Amino acid sequence: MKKVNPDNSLGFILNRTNTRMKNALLHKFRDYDLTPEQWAVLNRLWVKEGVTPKELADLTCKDQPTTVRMLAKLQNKGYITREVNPEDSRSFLIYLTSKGREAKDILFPLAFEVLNEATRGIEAEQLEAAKSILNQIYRNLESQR
Amino acid sequence: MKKVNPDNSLGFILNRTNTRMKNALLHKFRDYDLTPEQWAVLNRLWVKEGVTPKELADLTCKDQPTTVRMLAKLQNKGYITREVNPEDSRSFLIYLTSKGREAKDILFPLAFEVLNEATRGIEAEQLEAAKSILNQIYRNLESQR
DNA sequence: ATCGTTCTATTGCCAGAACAATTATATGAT
DNA sequence: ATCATATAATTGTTCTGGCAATAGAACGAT
Repeated sequence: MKKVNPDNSLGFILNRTNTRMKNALLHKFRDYDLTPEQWAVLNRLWVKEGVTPKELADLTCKDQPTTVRMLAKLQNKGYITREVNPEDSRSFLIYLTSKGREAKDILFPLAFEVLNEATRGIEAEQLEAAKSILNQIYRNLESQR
Repeated sequence: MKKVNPDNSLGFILNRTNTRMKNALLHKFRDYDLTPEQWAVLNRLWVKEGVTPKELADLTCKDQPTTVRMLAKLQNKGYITREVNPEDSRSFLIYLTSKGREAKDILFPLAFEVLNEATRGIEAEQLEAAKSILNQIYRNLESQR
């Protein structure tokens, strides 16, 4: 029988590191009542506004229901608004409020702190290599969805 | 203003790869009504039985409430049983049922298939290096909990 | 123009996960 | 032995996230 150590399995390592990263961000953002996932949506809007929920779902790699519910929360908190989509009345376009735009200047440095802490003592090259491997794994599992 | 691309951020890459890996496992296990997280608990029990919920929580890096609820589900499905803990009547000891033990022979190959698919075309050395980086990140964030 | 298909947003349901709080037991100091 | 403290299991609440299903709008073929 092959000897197996769960502590060294890819899935376990991946999941526990991801969880800790999310929690670190969660705590950093606690004062602003934002979760890492909500922040991820804002991240996309800081790059480009006026996108549909569907596009945001694709950008953030979540399904539509999850995205829709997160948008509702962000709207309740006053970070975003929705406008009619002149090209398709099934959907609408998401825009940042002034609060949503201003949040960038606060949240960016906080996220940066977490990133710095997370990657302390890791060479930039090694980090990029690791990210590349993760992306390869992501693409490899494309067909398994 | 610094140019930022969310697609290249560590958190995003980590999260989306982890999600896809979990989903791949979820689909592989679908016929057996087991989630990747429940499988992770069984993984620990296949190495060592007779552990407390608290110990299992530590081993799987989940908090106690999450672990307790997962154990309830595994027990309902007939994979595990609980015995009194002679050393501490606050807790109890978790054991596998025969169904739980037999599941190993079915689930292991399935998980192995996913792992193979996930790491296709990736050198063993590179994979180990990436895991090492992930573990470093995990340790770096120890203090942020 | 109409009908069937496709697509978008949405709701319902369930599992995982974090945190807070509660209960019961164990432990340590006195 | 007693009392305060610590620990284990548990419950409640909230958010994320997957899948299924639905309503409504768009679109394509005829």
